[in-house]
Amino acid sequence: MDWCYCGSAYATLLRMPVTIYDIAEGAQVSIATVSRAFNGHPRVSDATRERVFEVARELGYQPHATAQSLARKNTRLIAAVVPIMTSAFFMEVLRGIQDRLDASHYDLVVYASRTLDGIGGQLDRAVQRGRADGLLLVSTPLDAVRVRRIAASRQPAVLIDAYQPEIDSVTVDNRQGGAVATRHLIERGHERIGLVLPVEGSVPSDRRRAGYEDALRDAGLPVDSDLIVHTDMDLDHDGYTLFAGYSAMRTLLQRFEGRPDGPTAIFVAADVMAYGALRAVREAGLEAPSDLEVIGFDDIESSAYVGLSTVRQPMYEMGKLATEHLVRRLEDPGADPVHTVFSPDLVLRETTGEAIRELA
Amino acid sequence: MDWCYCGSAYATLLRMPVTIYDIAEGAQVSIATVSRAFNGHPRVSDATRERVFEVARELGYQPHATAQSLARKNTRLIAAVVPIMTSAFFMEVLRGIQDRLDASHYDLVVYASRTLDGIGGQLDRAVQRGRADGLLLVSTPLDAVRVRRIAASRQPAVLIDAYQPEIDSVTVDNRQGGAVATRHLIERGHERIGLVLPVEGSVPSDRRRAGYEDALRDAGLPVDSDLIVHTDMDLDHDGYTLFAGYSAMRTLLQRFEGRPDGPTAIFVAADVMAYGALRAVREAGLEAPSDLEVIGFDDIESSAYVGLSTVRQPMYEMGKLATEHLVRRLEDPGADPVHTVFSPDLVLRETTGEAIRELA
DNA sequence: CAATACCCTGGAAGCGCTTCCATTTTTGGT
DNA sequence: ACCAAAAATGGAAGCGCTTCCAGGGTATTG
Repeated sequence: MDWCYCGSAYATLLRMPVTIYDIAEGAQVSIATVSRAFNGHPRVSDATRERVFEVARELGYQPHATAQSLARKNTRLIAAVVPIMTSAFFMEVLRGIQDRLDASHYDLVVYASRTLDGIGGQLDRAVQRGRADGLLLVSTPLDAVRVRRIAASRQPAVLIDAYQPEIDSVTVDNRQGGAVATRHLIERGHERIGLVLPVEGSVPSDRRRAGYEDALRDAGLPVDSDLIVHTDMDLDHDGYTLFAGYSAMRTLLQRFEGRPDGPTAIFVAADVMAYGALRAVREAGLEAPSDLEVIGFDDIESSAYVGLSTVRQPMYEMGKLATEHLVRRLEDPGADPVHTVFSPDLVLRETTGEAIRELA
Repeated sequence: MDWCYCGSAYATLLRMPVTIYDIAEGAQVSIATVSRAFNGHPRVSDATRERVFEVARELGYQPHATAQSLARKNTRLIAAVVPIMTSAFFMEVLRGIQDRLDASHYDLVVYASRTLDGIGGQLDRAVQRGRADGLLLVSTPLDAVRVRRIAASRQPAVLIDAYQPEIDSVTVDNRQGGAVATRHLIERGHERIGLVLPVEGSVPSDRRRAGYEDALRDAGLPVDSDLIVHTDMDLDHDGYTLFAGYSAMRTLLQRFEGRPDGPTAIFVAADVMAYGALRAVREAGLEAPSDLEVIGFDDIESSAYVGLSTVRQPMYEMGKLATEHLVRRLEDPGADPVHTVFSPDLVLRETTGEAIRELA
C-alpha cells in the first residue's frame, strides 16, 4: 500500500472510535464516497469501493447507528408496547414479531409494564420523537387522548389484540371464541357452566364473556351470575395468572359447596388461569373431566402437556402478521387502515373428555 | 402573551415536527437556553424556564431522541441478546431486566434468535457502534473473537447464565444444581437414575450433567451412559422444548423396555422438557411418582401447577441483578469484573413423592 | 461608586453521518 | 481526435440537539 493514513493511526493509538473521516483519509476519497460505498450506492467505481472496504476492514470501522439515524431521519427501530399480562401470550406474539423482524433491518425495542396503569408511561416513552420508526401495541387499551398522540407522532402503528377504527389492527374474535368454548360444553350436555375471569374491565375477557352469554342464550339456557367469578386479587398481570385462576376457582367451588346446582363444567378465560383452576379442582378432591370439565382460552404451549381443552388463539401468527403490516406501512405510509380478525379454533383434549393422544 | 412565533405557527400549519428552534423562537430565547431548561440545568432563571415550558407545551414539543443521543454520545438504550431457548426462562429474566430498567431512564432493545447459530448475527447488530449503551447477554456462548469484539466496542456488558473471566456475569451454579437434584433422588432410595438432556453442547446442561455425575460418584453409584439421553431433534430452541423432552424420554423408555434394570427416577435438565417427559411416561402407561419419580430444573411458573419437583433457578433475580450491575458500570466504567453465582434451591413437589400442598 | 463576583444567556462548534448539487473524469459514438 | 452523455467524485449543507466559552447584566462588597 502506498497511501498513508497518519490521522487514522493516531486515532487508533488513542483508541478513538473510527469514523467515516478516517476511512476517507485512508482511502484517499471524500466522506461522501465512503458513505456511498457503504450504502451500496451504484455510482461508486469498483476500484474505489474495494479500497474503501479494505481500509474499513483494516481499521475495524462500523457506521455509527445514531448518526445514521439522525441523517436518514429514521431509526431502524420498532417499538413494541406490552403489558406483560399472560406472559405466555406475550412470548408467542413476541416470537412472531421477532421472526418477521429478522428478515428486515429493524431492531426491536420492548416497552413492557406490569399493569395497565403503567402502560401509559411506557407508551409515552415509545412514542417519543426520534425513538422508533413504528409502533406495535399488544393488548394495549387506548383512550382517545393516546390515539391522538399516536396519530400526532406520525409513526405508523399496528395494534395486536386491541381495536381502534383508525389504526391497523390484528385481533382474534374473542366473542366468537367464548361462544365456541361454551357451545362445546353445551354440546357435551352441560347446562350449569361456570365462567372464571380475570379482573373486571379487561377488554378481551369481557368479549369472551359476551360470547359465553351468546352461546347460553342461543341454547335457551339462563345466564346465572352466580356461576361467573372474577379474580379479585393478584392484579399484577391483570389477573391473568395461575394463582388468580386458582383463587377464583376456589371462590366458585365454595359458593356452591353442598348445593345441588353447582357447575358441571367451567370455561376459564385464559389457559394460565385454567391451570390454577384445575389445581383448585384437584384440591377440592374432584377430578377433571369426570367431576368437572374444564376448557381454557389461548392454547399456550404447556396446555398440550396438561391436556387442557382450549380455544386456540394464533398468537405467533398475530405477531408476525402485525409486523408484516407495520413494515409494509413503513414503506408506504398512505393507505387505509387494515383490520385483520382471526377466528379462534377449538382444541379438544382430556379436560373435556377427549382421550389422550400423541403429541406432535 | 405579547410575543409571536410566526415561524412556529407556520411549522404547525405544515405539520412539521416541532424542534428546539421553534421553542426558542416562541420563548424569545436561544436554543441553548431551551436545551438547558429541558435538561434541568440550574443556570436558567425561573421566569425563562416557565416561559420555555409554556411554549413547549403549547406546541407539543418533545426532544428528538436520536438527536439527543448523537449530541450526548449515549443512546439511553440497553441491548439484551437472547437465544430464546426455554422461553419461560427468558421471560423471567426479561421481567427482572425490565423491572430494574423501569427505575432508570434506559429503554430495552431485544435481540432474540431461535438458535445458537443465529445468535452471532444478533450480537453483531447489538454491538454496532451507536446502537446501545450497554449489553446484557443471556445464555449466550461467546468465542474469543466475540469477547474481543465486545471489549473493542467499549460497551459495558454483563453476562447472564454464561461466564467469561473478563466480563461481569450473573450465573447459577448449574453443576451444584445437577448434584442437588440427583442427590435428592439418591436419598429417596433410587440407584438407577436417568438423565434427560437437550442437545449436546449446551453449556448449562453440560454442567448439570457434571453435577449429576458428581452426585452418583459421591454415592458410589456407577455412571451408566445408557441412562443418559440427549434430544436428537427439535433443535429450534436448542432442545429446550416440551416436545424434545417428550421424544428423548420415549427413547429412554424404549431402550429399557422389558429390561429389569430400567431407571426408577429421572432428572430432566429443564422444566419444559420435564413436562414432555412426564407426558411420555403417562403414555407408556406409567405414573409419576409411583412408577417413576421425576425432577426438573428451572422452576418455571407452571411447574407449581404440574406438581413438578425441580431445582429452582432465580431467573427474575438474575435478570434484575445483572441489570443493576450494568447500570452501575455505565455510571462508573472502571472497576474490576464482578461475578455473582446464585445457588439453586431444591423445590419438592408431587413428582418426587411430596404430598399436594396449597399454592402460594 | 468602582470593583469583584456571580448569574443568566447567546453564539457557535461540534456529534457522525446522508445527500443534493456541482464538478471532474471517463466513456462511447462518430 | 472531438463532443455529448454518462459515471464518479467532492463540497457543503444539513439532521436536532448539547455544551463550551464568552459576554453582559445585576447584585454584593470594600
